[in-house]
Amino acid sequence: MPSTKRPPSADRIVFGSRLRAERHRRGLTLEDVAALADMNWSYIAGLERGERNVSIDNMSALAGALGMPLWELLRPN
Amino acid sequence: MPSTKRPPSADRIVFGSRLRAERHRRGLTLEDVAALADMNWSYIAGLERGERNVSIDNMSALAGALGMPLWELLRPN
DNA sequence: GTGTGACTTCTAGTCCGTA
DNA sequence: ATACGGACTAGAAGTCACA
Repeated sequence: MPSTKRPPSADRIVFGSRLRAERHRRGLTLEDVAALADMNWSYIAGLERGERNVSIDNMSALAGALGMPLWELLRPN
Repeated sequence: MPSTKRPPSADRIVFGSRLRAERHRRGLTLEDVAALADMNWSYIAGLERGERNVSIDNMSALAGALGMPLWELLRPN
C-alpha cells in the first residue's frame, strides 16, 4: 500500500548540481542568483541539493539568471 | 496592484510543442504516453498546449517514455 | 554566505464528466 | 483519440529562524 509514488528523477539531481557548478563558475553567491532570478536564496539552495521537484518556469528563470538556455543547463557534462 | 507574478516561460511552450512533435513522430497517442509515464492523459494534453507549469520529475518521466534525454526534449529545433 | 527543518499558501496534478 | 471544464488533493512555491 505504500505509495507507488515516483522517486526523485535523476534529472533533478543533474539540474541541481549543474546549477551549482555554473553558479560557482561565474563566482556568484546564492544571494546573487536569488536577486537575478527574483527568488529566495534558501529555496535555490534546496534546488541545488536536489531536494525539491522544481517547475519548468522556475528552472527557466534560473537558467536566464545564469545567461544560458535551459536545455544546456540540463545536459550532463 | 497588479501581480508581480512571473509570466509563463518560453521554455514551457518549447517543452509542450516538442513533446507533441516527438509523440507524433513515434505514432503514439496521449493514452499511450500516459500509460508509459504513469500519468493522466488529459493532464499531458494540457502540457502539450503549454497550459501547465510542469515539474522536473514529470518532465523526466515523459522524456523517458519517449526514450530520449530531457535536455534534448527541451532543446528547440 | 550557506544548510536545513518547519511552516503556510497556492497550484500542479488527478479524476470525473461532457462533447 | 482529443479537448475542455469542475472539483478535489497532493505537493510545489515561497518564507523564516537558527545553526
